[in-house]
Amino acid sequence: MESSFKEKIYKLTKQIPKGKVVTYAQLARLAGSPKAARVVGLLMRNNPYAPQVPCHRVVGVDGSLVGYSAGKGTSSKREVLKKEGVKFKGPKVDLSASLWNGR
DNA sequence: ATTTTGACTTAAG
DNA sequence: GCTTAAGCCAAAA
Repeated sequence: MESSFKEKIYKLTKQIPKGKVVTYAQLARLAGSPKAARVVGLLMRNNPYAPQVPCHRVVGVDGSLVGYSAGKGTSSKREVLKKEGVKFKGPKVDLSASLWNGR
């Protein structure tokens, strides 16, 4: 099993419980490099672990639907998260209620 | 080993 | 809310 930065990201992303979201910066921090939020996005776009890695549960630092290339992009992402049980605060995710703390 | 790039973030217009 | 600019980081070529 490889032990690179991305491996940690995938592992953490897989652990995101349903109805919760996490920010790119948060994942980067949990992986050991708080400034590598961009890399997290890159790995999500690659998404080598396919449906196993719920990349749609990864949002911007503000709960904004950043990224997502599938469907209608951020628009479809918002619908998916809402179905998962994530609370929404207008156009953004309600981080105060649905932000995954990494545990 | 060097360069390019990008699903980030923050600041400013 | 969107775009531009700069900073930071790791992967891919």
